[in-house]
Amino acid sequence: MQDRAASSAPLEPNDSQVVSLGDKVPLFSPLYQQIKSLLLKGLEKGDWRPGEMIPSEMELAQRFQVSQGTVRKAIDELSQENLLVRKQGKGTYVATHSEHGAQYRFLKLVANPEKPQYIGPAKREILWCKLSSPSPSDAQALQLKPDSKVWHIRRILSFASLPTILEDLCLPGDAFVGLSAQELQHNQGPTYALFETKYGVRMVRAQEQIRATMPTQEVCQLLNIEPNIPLLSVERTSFTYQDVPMEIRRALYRTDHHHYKNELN
Amino acid sequence: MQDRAASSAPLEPNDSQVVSLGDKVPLFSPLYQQIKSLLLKGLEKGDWRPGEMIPSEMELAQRFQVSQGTVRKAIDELSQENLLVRKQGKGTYVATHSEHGAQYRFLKLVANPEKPQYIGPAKREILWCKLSSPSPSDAQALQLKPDSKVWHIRRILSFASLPTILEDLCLPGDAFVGLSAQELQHNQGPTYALFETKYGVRMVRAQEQIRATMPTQEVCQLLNIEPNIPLLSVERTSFTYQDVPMEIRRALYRTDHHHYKNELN
DNA sequence: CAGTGGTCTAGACCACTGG
DNA sequence: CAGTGGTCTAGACCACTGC
Repeated sequence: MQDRAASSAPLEPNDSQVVSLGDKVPLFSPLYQQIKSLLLKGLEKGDWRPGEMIPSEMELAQRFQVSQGTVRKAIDELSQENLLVRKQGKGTYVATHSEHGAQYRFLKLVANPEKPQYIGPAKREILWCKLSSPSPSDAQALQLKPDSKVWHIRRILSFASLPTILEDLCLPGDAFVGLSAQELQHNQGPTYALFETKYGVRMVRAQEQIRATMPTQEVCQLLNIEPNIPLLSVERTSFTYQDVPMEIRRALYRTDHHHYKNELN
Repeated sequence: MQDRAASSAPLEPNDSQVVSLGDKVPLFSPLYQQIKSLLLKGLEKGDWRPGEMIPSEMELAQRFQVSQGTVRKAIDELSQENLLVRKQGKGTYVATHSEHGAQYRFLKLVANPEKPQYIGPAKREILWCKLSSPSPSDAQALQLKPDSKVWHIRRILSFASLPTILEDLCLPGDAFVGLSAQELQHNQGPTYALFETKYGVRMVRAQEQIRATMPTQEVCQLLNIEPNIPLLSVERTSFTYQDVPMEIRRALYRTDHHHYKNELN
């Protein structure tokens, strides 16, 4: 909090010897950014768990000795980044993949307009779930230490009984001890919600690389398709707080009855 | 501005008979939203053209008889929607597809990491540019009146001498009178920038539907590819102000040397 | 009703830009 | 230097939620 918290004389005209007394703080960022960092740290530490309410703006303002507006701006940014959710008259809550009305936040595949069928809770079939050594590229992408193990999970998602997505997840073993096919199978709602509640891992943002590919023979069998229909290859890297990568997900999407929908701003 | 502008007694405690005196205004939206609408109207009317500076926050505050903070919040939202761009110490400018450092805002195709080659100013080859009747679906998507004509433009974009994108644009003829292949060919920078400067059409947001497809014979010839490599089909609808659709763009992307990159939040 | 987020103000000062 | 956007405050009131 820099000079602010230190020199508890809030309104003197020239108390701004900002330079000399900052020791460890990033040496000059706006107050609301510092508040934001503090809140972020709290979220990361788990001071408030997903779905819970954080303290009111007023309380935070008092706690940090700043005005409501400053806290507000910090919260504004965090809620814009989908880390917090404001609910007027109620409070500000830690965002979660659970709510969203079973909305799959990172899944951009939707049914074609011709046949409107909502994509809702898909049927999931776990093909395998095993702990083994990562490929070099996965190890690098997940920033793993040497000899770390990862979970390899393969599953098929069906919409309206049509096998539509084949995906391979790769998760750092350290962060998901005790994962199992049963758990994944029986979990209702988004898999990312399970990660939150059971393993305390919150995916905050993700990045996808999309290409068109042809299915291998194996893929044809798994998705029950002809070898001549092209698929969308979607490689996703998901990140937790601090931009730490926590999942690699390589998926193949059928796009004859669905499409990947993207909004550009 | 509702009761505000009307009852020029800003600080009386209970001057809030909001109901009875509003006549045409949306009957109760926050002040900053109203300001935002006014600014939007100005942008739409062309009070300030793309790249130009809009009046300072202070001036707008005076003009609308509100405080700086209120104008600020309106501008905040507009700049977050990429309609305005703030430049500290200079002013607030109308966003444009021209600047962005030749950034192609709506083009998400980037080179694969293996071979880092920036995608910059692509080579463009216009195959045709003709005015004709729209397909029913295009006519509907563009909300055209019956018997309207549209421009059909086909072109190939090459990156590093590799024909990579084949795209068909469909533009309402009324809004682009005098368009020609030469103009498109010779235009440097983003095509959307040309639309702004020459035709006063600002694309504000867009929506894409992505699928995997196989090339037709014709496409193989045009892109100089084998018939067995799958392509990304990207159908884009672009919108101007007021969510009016102004372009349909159906493109096929090669994804063997590039990929579609998407950020999820 | 009390408590929460949401809006708005008036005024101060800071940081950056350019002449 | 003057002018711009950026930060911050203290305090007011509104709108919504739930008891």
